[in-house]
Amino acid sequence: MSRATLRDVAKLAGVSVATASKALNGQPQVRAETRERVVRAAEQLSFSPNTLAQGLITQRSGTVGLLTSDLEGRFSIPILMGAEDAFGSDQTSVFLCDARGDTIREKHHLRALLSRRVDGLIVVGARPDTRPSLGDLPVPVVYAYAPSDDPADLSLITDNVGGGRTAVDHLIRCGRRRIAHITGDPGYSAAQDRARGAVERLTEGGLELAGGEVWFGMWSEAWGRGATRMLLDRCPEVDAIFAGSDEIARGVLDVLHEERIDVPSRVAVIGFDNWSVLAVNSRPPLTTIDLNLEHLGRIAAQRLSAAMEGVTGSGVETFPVRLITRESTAPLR
Amino acid sequence: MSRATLRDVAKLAGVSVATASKALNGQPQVRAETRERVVRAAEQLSFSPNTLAQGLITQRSGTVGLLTSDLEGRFSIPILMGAEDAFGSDQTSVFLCDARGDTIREKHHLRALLSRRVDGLIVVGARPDTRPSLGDLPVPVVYAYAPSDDPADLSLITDNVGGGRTAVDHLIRCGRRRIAHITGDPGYSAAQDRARGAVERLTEGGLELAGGEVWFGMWSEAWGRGATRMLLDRCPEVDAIFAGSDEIARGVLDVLHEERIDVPSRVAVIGFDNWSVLAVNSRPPLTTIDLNLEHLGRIAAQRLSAAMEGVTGSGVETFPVRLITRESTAPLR
DNA sequence: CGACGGTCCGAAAAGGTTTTCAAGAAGTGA
DNA sequence: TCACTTCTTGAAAACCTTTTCGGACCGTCG
Repeated sequence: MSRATLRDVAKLAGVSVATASKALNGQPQVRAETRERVVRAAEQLSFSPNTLAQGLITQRSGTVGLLTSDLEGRFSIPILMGAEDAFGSDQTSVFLCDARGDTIREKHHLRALLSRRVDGLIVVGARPDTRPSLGDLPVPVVYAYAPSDDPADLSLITDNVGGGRTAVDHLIRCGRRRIAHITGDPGYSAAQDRARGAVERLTEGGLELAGGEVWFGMWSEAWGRGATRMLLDRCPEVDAIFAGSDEIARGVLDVLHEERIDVPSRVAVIGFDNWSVLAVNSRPPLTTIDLNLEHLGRIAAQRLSAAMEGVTGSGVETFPVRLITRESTAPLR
Repeated sequence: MSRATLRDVAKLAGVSVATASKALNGQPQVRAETRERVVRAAEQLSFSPNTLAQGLITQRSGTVGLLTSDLEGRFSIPILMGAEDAFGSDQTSVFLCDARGDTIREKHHLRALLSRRVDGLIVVGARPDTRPSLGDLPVPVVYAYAPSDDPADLSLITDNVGGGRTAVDHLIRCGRRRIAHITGDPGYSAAQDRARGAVERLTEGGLELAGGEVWFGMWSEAWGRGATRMLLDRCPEVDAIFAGSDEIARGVLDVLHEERIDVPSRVAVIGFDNWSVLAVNSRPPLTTIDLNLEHLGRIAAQRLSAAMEGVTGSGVETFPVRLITRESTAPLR
């Protein structure tokens, strides 16, 4: 199967390339009968227009780049899917490039993307901390998940403070009063922000953290287990644990189970991330906070489209997270 | 920041576009001094060649498509990374398109890819079962992970039979003799193949399956737990369990732990997939089988490059998996 | 019957690059 | 001095499509 060009189509239909082009693109100045003939010729040759040539002339490649540093693709993939959805079938495709946290690889990919004349760029960080701006580029850029350090750029991020707040709010509504928070690496703004939101909501409810402080540590099940043991030691009357990630939550559940402490009747547990392989399969299934990354991806695509039309934005926009209720939390009887 | 064309560079360097092109592309027929001048001009204008125009003329877009149906990206991502590695910086980028298991979306993406004039296509299935061929396309295609049903296509798959064999071999070398196999949905060839490999190796060692049969079920932790309970009931003297996936293995470990059966001293457990969030964080860390998907991606890229040069292959090639030893298996004292 | 307006079509330019080929300059040997 | 290479360079064609603009044709009106 080889490739037919517009010229071949035109010849077969007995018209000029110009008319063929107009016929295929729905331009009005072509007789219905002629158009019909061209369309049939195109089908017969299974003609598919050369996007490169189109791009050359329209100065639009119909392509955007998605530059990520998140190797496992845990955050990038939902964002990618959201973006693809938003661009829809309206002839823009997404180039995914993974820099794997390597600055020089990022530069390399950036050059490749630019020389492919992408119409825009979505930059996704590996963690929600501020990242260096790419600077002044010939195409619009939107930063997603991790904000740019340049306020002139447009950044779209998830609301981690709100997430912490939502988690604790849910626990309070379940009637819990002695709520602890075990979370990951304090060097992550995600950890700090979630903790801050949690404490804010507790304070509003006139409550204090069970255990007296936030238990920072690592983003791992092992830390979840260790911290839970220490917590139970120091504060055995705890009735809810807010874990900073689903991984940590798994560790928490594990120790609770081991200690024959029932979840959720005695202690409620809530996670963060809605990483389904962890959250759905746990015992019991984990109530958690979903970052709504697909939505973030859709918005990023929309903002990018807008910027491509000339209406550019800047600053940091924050998007709400979503509570996913499963069985690891329930009202206290 | 706008875009300089080769014309601008040529003008600034005081040469024709033809010479500028040759200078930048390392063609020999240009004086060193002239080349130097052109290169400096290009740098000064931060010129980056328009790949679309290049592709138009060379009939090479420097682009390959990676068409996947694996939404979570669990298999696609390592394959993508391997492919990117293999193509290296030699100016080919990878377009990732996720059809999400939807045939019409697949068709759509295929058309988009083709009209973007990709030089080749890697098709990644969501599961290792045979999938329908894309048929005769104007570019070379290699199927990875899931083989095409057309033997004229080239398919690259992982060796699930060998994987089952390797897992059981390892357990036997650890001195285990009463080995059970709990695995997922029997409708998956992956489940069948791994089981077959396991049984083959057992037979060679003069052994039979503990529990009398393969425990087929689902690819979930819950099934891992349920099956383990039944297994312990029916065959309490079991000394090793080969789980068909890391998820199932997690369920197995969970019940073993609950029953105070020590791993690995009394029962050894081996998983499958090396899905690190599950395997590394488990208690104890899980010995498992790695599918070597990055390698598969690299090979796919190489085969595709070869096919683009005209040396095309066909048939199904099988690639070996790799044993990852962690702490859930150990020699019997 | 001539002018005019509308409809449909095609020639040609444009977009940015690579490549071929010819031409000019400079050097070599006779 | 002439014929002939060898080095450099540039003009132009090519890749495929879109778009502009002018031309051909037909019917209508005065």
